[in-house]
Amino acid sequence: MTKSENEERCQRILDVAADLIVHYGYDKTTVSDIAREAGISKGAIYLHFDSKEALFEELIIRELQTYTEIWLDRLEADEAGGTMSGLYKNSLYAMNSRPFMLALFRQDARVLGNYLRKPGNLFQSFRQQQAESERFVFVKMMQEAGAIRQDLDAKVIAHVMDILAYGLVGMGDVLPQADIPPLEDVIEGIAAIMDRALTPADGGNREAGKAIVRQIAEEGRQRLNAMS
Amino acid sequence: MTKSENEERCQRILDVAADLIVHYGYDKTTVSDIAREAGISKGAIYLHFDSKEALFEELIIRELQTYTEIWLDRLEADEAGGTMSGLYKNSLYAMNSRPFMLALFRQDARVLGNYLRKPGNLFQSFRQQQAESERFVFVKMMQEAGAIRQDLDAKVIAHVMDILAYGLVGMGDVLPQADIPPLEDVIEGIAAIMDRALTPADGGNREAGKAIVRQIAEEGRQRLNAMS
DNA sequence: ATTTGACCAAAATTGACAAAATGGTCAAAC
DNA sequence: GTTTGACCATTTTGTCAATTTTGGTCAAAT
Repeated sequence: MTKSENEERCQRILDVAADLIVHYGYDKTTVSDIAREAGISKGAIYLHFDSKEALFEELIIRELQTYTEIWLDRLEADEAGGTMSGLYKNSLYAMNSRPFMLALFRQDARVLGNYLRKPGNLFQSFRQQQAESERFVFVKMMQEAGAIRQDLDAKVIAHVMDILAYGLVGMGDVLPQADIPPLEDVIEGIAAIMDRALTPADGGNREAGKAIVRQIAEEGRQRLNAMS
Repeated sequence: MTKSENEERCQRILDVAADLIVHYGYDKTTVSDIAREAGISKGAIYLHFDSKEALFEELIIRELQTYTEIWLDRLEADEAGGTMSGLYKNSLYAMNSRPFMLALFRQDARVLGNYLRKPGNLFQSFRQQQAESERFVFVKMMQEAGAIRQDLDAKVIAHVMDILAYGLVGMGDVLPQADIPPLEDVIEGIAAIMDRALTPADGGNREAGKAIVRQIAEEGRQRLNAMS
């Protein structure tokens, strides 16, 4: 088997696993299920992954990568991607296009199941290293460059952005679907609101803002490579 | 026993029940627990309430009333209470001052326990009658009066406000407390952001806006009375 | 006229055990 | 060199009776 064939199958296993786990959850998805759905034997799974847990963690890593890729791709394709709300908006779109990513972001106990209880799992690791919020750094930089208003605390702005992302994702559990406007409308609305609230009266330093967005995107790209 | 003594004790039972239920949840809080904590016998509980379930439902009703009262009181005391963000902000403060209200809003399964599974419970009733969102009507009126910008869909604005309230309340489960700015800062930030995003360029029709806020507050007051 | 707490039926919990399912391995087949 | 699927040790799930707890009642005490 060539290297690329091997890689391809590895991806198919992860694809199948993602589908099954999103639907049935980590606990109810057995290795045999994954093998059957991928059209190979159970033993073959263990040629690619050390354990069910390791498979799941690779799936998480890959999902973070895929999410980041989609986000960056959207950012490049979006002519308004150079703004702060463009960056934010496209991250929301990217996240909402991936059901498993949504489950990760929500730390959905139904999907993640027992994995959450395992000591030293990826969520605990993330939580430990990510002491300084991603978004906070970005907001701070934008403020210092004069690209967004400076009369609100950067930590608060960043946290409100987190709240919006979290609420956007979690609201479906509480409200009947019929009462929720189309996803695109809501994301565009959120972006418009944040744009208006944070753009300085004089329009702000747009070029400096774009430079920072580029830098953040570049860091995202590097983090993406570092993960592999 | 005078009528007022009776009423007073009834309130104490509900106070105690709220504390215990917020802490231990509906299932793990027994009627005996409530009686002991309230300093009366178990039988006495049943002189005031038909059943544990009835007690719980009265507690929910009272909590909604108390929340509304706090909200309206804050609104009156707030010199900027006549604005749209003032109305919103004070509802967030009111809600966050009541732990049991937070559990209700989140429909916290750990606190509400088995009650959620009971057919015909209050949540199902609420959901049925509250087809049109409270906030949507308010936003729509404000737009029609020219008190807030009209270039965003009222349903979307209302939903973003819901998202913010939901995210504000639910974020604590996902983020370590240390990474969350003080509640007051966040609420003030949210209010400032919504204010800036929704105030028309010319400042808008402030008087009409205040009239609508008064009307909404008045409706809240009537709903409050209707509940008793 | 109130309030109580012993009391009861119904429901929930526990523990010991059996049965089934699962993650993981490896000799045999390809 | 790959892949498989029967196989095994462990974990999970299911069962069921014994025990405890719980919501609710009511005759007796206050």
